[in-house]
Amino acid sequence: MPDMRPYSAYDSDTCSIARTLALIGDRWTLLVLRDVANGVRRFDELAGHLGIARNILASRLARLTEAGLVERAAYREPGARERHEYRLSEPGRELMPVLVAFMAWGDRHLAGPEGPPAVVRHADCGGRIRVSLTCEEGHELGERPRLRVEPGPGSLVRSLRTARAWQRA
Amino acid sequence: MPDMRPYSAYDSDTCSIARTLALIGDRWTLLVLRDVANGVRRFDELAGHLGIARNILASRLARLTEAGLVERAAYREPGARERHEYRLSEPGRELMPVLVAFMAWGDRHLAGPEGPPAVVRHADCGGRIRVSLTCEEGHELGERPRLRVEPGPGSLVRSLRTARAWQRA
DNA sequence: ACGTCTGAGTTTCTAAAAGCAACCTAGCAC
DNA sequence: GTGCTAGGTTGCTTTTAGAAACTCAGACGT
Repeated sequence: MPDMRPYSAYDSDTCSIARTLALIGDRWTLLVLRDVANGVRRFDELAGHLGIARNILASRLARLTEAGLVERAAYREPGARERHEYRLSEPGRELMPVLVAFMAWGDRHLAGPEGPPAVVRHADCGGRIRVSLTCEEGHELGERPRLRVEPGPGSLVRSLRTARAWQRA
Repeated sequence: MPDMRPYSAYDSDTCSIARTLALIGDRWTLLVLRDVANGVRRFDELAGHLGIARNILASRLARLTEAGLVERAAYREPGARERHEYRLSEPGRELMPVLVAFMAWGDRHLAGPEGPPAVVRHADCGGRIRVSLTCEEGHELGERPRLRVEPGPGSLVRSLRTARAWQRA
């Protein structure tokens, strides 16, 4: 288990968001993951590209490695000593929808008049990628999804007040 | 424009993630949005439910309101004075895919053996909600999406080195 | 053998945010 | 007026981030 910060919300996590944020919800971690996903794999390259302090980068990479989101792989360029690079592991790659959802929202609401700074395409066909919510009945939910959140099997909801607040959603 | 913190990555934002994170990428904001989305609408209720310090909650709500993610609406209960509550605005509701993607990842990788603490359903049909990446050619991308990120119209990519790193993705 | 270079971090110290608790305030009930 | 309550502020302490200097190990030229 990685070094979780003491989110009080984590203890009574009513959905899995607080515990996910405890792992990747700080100023830099998602940006590090984005860069690693995009092939920026080496320490100095990450530090230079992101403008992150080196100690912070080191600690973020350590946390991500420990949590299994990122793998530290040895490699050796000819005539150089052995070095390490960082790559997304399987759980890390599964964060792609999160990154793409962030990007899509930012493109829509924060991009300047020039348009989005980057576009994501399907590597196989070149088509632009969209994030969508679908329900298991096959309905595609649009921009204004009507959602209902209810306690699941691992629910920690205890107080009536909280439960009522949740139901009022 | 909201009070953006000085992410150096924001200045050279290669996709829209850094600027989105500058707005909602701190310890609490997404949790606040989650609770507001779930019908926890009042200051004290939010403070109690999240365990967030009141000054931090106040500043996060101010930022979200200013950025237009959340609306502050007056209401009055009989025999009480006018009060305010917070609701998601349209841009705020469009963050749902982000929240659901976070949740899905956490359910998969961080939930205990009891299962996920909450499930999201389609309010209309009751079906469980999933986040998926689709490309405009209609391909549904699975768990291991093969993505390519390329500079868009608003790209700020300047240095060859960075551009190369992006292409190597 | 010696000094230097380079990538990948540590260490140390300073600045900025977050956390906590106590305090303030407006409007209503009494 | 006094008290109560939702909704914050203020002031002080602890945590976290940042900048820059330092370390370390192996390659390399001389």
